Amino acid sequence: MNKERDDTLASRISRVLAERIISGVLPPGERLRQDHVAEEFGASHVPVREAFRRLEAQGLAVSEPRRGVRVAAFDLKEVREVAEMRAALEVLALRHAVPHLTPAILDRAEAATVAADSSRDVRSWEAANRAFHRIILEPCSMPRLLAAIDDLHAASARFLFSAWRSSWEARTDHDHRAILTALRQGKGEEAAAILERHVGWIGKTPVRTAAGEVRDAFSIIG
Amino acid sequence: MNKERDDTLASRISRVLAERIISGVLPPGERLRQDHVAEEFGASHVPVREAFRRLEAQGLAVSEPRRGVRVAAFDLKEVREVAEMRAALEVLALRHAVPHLTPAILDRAEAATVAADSSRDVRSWEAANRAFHRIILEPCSMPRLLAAIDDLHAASARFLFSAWRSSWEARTDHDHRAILTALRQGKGEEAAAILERHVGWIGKTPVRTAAGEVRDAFSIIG
DNA sequence: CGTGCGAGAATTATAGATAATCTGAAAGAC
DNA sequence: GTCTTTCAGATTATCTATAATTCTCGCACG
Repeated sequence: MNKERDDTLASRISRVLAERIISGVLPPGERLRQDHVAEEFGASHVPVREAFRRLEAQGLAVSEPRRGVRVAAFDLKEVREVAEMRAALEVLALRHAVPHLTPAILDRAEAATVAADSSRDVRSWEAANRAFHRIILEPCSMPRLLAAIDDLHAASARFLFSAWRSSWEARTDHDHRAILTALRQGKGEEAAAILERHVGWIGKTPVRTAAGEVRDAFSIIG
Repeated sequence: MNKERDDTLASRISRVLAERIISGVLPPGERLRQDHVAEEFGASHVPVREAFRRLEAQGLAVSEPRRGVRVAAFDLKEVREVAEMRAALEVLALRHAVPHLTPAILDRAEAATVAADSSRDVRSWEAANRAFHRIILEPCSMPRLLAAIDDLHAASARFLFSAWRSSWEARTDHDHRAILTALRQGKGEEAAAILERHVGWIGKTPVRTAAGEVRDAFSIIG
């Protein structure tokens, strides 16, 4: 009855709030009042405060001493920052993961890509996209690095959801497929290069590509 | 009278504990009992718990639900992980900082290097070394990135202090000087390359260099 | 020698007290 | 008349005190 016995009330609250912040239910700048949150969860304010601390560490909330906690704001500049951090860290993770990648793992990654391409809404696309990245990076076995990447993915998703208010249309992620192809051929460095460009694109302002075509809006996927 | 009006008891406790963990006063695996800590600071356990959450987010402590929190253990594998993350992120930060570097900033960085070279003990060497990195990276103006790097520096310092129990001897940091020289000549990419190698060395096991000499112990500086 | 019970200790949570901040209106200065 | 300052009331964050689960560990018992 008691949910998972193996996690604390504070961590459950922080997960729910994180989910709301990322999905945009709680907009940037919104105040998080501990008593209200506590009441909603039928808890007291102590675990709520602990949840706030975790959100703060994840960069999802900002706290001014004695003035309360607010949902963190973000601008294009921070989106770029997160994108470049992701690019740098995911490349690092992939390089370490490559020696441990098996055909079975790559098959799972391909399944995630297929799921992403056939998604009917942003939420499921984001989940599948995140799964793809997780699957190919996890074998690096670097917990601290993976945790950092997870937090960055949360920030990315937040931006994605905020920008993509309209309907979602299915699309094929050529980058993901190119990464998988390179990995299957043992071309680790080539895969890393594609990944770096793929992730680094997020938030880029309109730019003329080598082929001469112009991207009409900044990219919000990766 | 009330110290800084602009910080909370919890954050003060977390700073003190972080300092103790990094310096090794609190050894890896040591239990952190909230009641004891609370008593020491003349506080109750609530701010202590919040401090624990922050330490957890910084990777300095690990918490098992309902079983308490311990000072995080670390092995050579994690040292390498931190070193590579630092290398990746510091290179990124430096690339963005380069356009904003001024002669005045480089002079301050050089002063930090001089201070490091003339340090009589590990503590002051570490502080000066950290200052050097901070000074040349700060102009990137990427707060999230800089915060991440700070946490990684804390982890690095922890390893340094744990490995270097013996006396400290002054040494000249040629890498730092080479980085400064490159930056003064406007060779940003060269500086980045040196920085990457410099930081990435930390925790490397004995290896034969191109010149044929053998490093007798893994490197613990950077 | 392994298993289960029970006392003690520690973590987690609640409720209440304290102190700081914000709001808004009234009093005073220019 | 407008702007600034000041002060009460209400709201909220922060911390203390206390209660209730949960875990640990020693020791008896099968």
